Amino acid sequence: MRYSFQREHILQILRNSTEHFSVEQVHKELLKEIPNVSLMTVYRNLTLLAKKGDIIPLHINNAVHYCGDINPHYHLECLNCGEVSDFYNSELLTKNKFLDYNDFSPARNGILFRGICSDCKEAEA
Amino acid sequence: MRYSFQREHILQILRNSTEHFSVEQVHKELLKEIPNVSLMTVYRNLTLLAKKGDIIPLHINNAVHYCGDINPHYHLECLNCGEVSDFYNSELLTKNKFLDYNDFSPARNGILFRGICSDCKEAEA
DNA sequence: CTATTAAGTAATAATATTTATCATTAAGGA
DNA sequence: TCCTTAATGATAAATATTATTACTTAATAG
Repeated sequence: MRYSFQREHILQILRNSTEHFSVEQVHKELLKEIPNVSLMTVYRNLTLLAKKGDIIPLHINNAVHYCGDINPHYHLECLNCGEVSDFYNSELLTKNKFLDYNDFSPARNGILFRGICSDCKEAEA
Repeated sequence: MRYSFQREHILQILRNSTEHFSVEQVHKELLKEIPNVSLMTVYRNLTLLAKKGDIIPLHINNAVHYCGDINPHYHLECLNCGEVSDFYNSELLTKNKFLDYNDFSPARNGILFRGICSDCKEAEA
């Protein structure tokens, strides 16, 4: 994999934010730094970075968003509204460390819990 | 939520299979039983069933697929090829039972582990 | 057992998201 | 510096999902 100016900037945009940007949002940010960068380049590099494990892909309302936070954490996804929030839990790492995933190699921050968020629960009640 | 013939059949299609069908695939199966059912109906009901927690939505290569297996299990998703496989592990349930999810209510089968599958690891080597 | 009414459906159209193609550009080693 | 090839940009195309609206049907009450 050859160095690319564009890819480096894309990674930095995600690293410097705690938000979960969509592809469009990353593109919009990137345009501020690289005037005529194409959307295709953003798609290509985000996919590559996710496969490398440098960023975490999240599905929010049928569109991919990316998390660039390198601190050990997980995600909580609401099945009702689609919102994804960060979930910091140091216990979890040690708890699941020695699970047998039968030849599957879990990513460091790759655990996603899905359920109903507090906002949606309140709205129902 | 009112009873619907179409929704009942959609649920049964997923219950009677161990596969993770896409919306198109569910629609195709449903057409065998209900000749001119619309794709929109399939989308609407799958979304509803997923929100109720009766089926599990999975993202496979940028399209939603659904799992109708009611046995307690989780999923392993490959960040490289996108394949999602079932993960049966009774330990896990008890291990994470008392985690504090800060007001988030995890679904029974809602844990997804993301990483690299054995096939993709072999292919690299 | 009808009549009511509100949720659900079918058909179509529109939108959003992602991928493919290909000529051009630019890393990075020889 | 030159050469090879990965990476890009621009455009087009495919795919997936959502919106709209008139019609149908399940639940409810008279």
